[in-house]
Amino acid sequence: MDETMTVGEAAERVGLTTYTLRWYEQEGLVAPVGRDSAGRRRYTAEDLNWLVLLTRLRRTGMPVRDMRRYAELARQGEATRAARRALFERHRDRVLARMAELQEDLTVLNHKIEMYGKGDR
Amino acid sequence: MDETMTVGEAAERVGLTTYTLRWYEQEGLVAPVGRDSAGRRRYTAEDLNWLVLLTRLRRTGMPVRDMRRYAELARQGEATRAARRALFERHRDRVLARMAELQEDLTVLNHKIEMYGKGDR
DNA sequence: TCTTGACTTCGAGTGCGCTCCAACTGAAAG
DNA sequence: CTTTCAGTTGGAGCGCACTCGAAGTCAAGA
Repeated sequence: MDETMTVGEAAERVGLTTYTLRWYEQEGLVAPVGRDSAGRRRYTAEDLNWLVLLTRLRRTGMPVRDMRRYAELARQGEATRAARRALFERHRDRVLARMAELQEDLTVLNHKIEMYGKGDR
Repeated sequence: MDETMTVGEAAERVGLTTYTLRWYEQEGLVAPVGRDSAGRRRYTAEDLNWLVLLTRLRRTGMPVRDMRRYAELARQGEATRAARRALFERHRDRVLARMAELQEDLTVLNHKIEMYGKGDR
């Protein structure tokens, strides 16, 4: 029962492609992943958790540039705790702003649909 | 009191650049805009309204491809009313799904921030 | 042993949505 | 009349986030 997995398994579990996983590593979004004797990546559960977090940051619109910055901070350990917290807070505020905007646009969309409704149903 | 405006004014009012406005026209997202005697675009209030709607569709993540499709339908008049309504409804559903996802990711983000909170404030 | 298939690296290519440049034109202010 | 300035066109270029191709390696199953 080896707890690590290949890039293929990892990709499937986090919903990214193997291409993207390797690219994330290359871009420094993920710390260098451990290798087996043949030089193949072995992802640990921790690696997986990190990737899942990354996918959430991506989905909420964080640019890769900022994710890299966050990864760098994380690799520097405890000293950057406050900075990482601040980064998350700024991001959360952007997400909240985005949701508010979305909410408003949605309202307009709904009005538009209502208007179409008059006269065809 | 001419009710029309130049590309520059229009751009400023809708929050897009003149480049983008011309590109939208070229891409068929906007019907050919009227010209003055010197061949310069003159945007009417209706043109403006259309552009505002487009910016909302864009902001809510509608691909340019779909906006073009919508513009084509709109230009074909009443016959496409139902199709346009359907297009809006599909889009609204996608926006709703997106907001739900965002909501969930936001929750995780907040948990993360709380964790950072422990031990540094 | 042979084949299959998932992995490796490196670099090139793709799709999207703009964004800008070059060369030019015309109207209006000084 | 000259300068300035906003506009015109066509086409090239850009930033982002992947995505893929080529050529090769390695381990495991038939």
